Amino acid sequence: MIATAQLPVLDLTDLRACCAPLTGGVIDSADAERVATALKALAEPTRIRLISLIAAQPGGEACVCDLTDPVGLSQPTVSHHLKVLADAGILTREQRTKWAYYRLVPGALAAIGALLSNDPTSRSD
Amino acid sequence: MIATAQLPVLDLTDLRACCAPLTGGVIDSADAERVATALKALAEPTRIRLISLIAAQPGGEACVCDLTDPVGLSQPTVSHHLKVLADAGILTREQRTKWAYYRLVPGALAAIGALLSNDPTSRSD
DNA sequence: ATGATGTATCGACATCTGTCAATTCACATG
DNA sequence: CATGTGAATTGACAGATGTCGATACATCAT
Repeated sequence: MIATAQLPVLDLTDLRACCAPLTGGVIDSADAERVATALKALAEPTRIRLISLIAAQPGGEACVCDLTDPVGLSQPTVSHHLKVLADAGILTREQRTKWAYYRLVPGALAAIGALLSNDPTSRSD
Repeated sequence: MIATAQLPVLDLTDLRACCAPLTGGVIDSADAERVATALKALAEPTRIRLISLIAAQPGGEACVCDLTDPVGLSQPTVSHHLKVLADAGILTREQRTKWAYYRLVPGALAAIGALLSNDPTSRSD
């Protein structure tokens, strides 16, 4: 089968190296693109809910079947959002028997958050 | 003239109260929408560059004319992006004589970053 | 094998979004 | 008042995105 552009899963820690904090200097177009790509993965209400639902799950993991009802969307749509988050390096996917279990990548959210924290303009308060 | 939905500028500090960290509990649809709205404003490469350009400016402020050349886009497009960032509560706009000066809202980026930091999964390293 | 169940992919569609040219608005100055 | 300059708005358009139904794939049970 032709490879369907299997994204190699982004390493979000790279973003800290290049761009944290955003206000630390002028960011070139290529880095801005990478930062925006990471943020785009998060900038969707359903995906925000999915992240919080997975984190709240006992064991910190959830299968697709655990998530469709809470978010109130179809199974294909939920699978799509989970794929977006996994491709962005925010979630991992692990197939166990019939179920696909998703969990947060440790430190991934913090790496994105580090771009926005350590903000010089926040030292004034 | 009918009010053109003049957004009252979001207060990003509210997000800390409701949703930081994202992984602290299940987030309801309304809050997820607000979080996503804030992140959407940032999730665009040109806007990332505009933020870093403004922050790098001496005095921490810039007019539209300072920004069009560095980002290489038309004046209307730059104005559009600045409006998106201002409506999201990330930038302020101040008209002085003929020029409109934009600057970062102190702590705004940090407030968004706080949603993603303090992430329990990042304590393991 | 056959069937059942969980998940991913595909195709289609409506909506959203980034961009620009053209225009309008705001302000200052001759 | 007329003119020039900086910025915002409008209208249009191409491309991206969220959603679903239908379908294909994967794994288990019978």
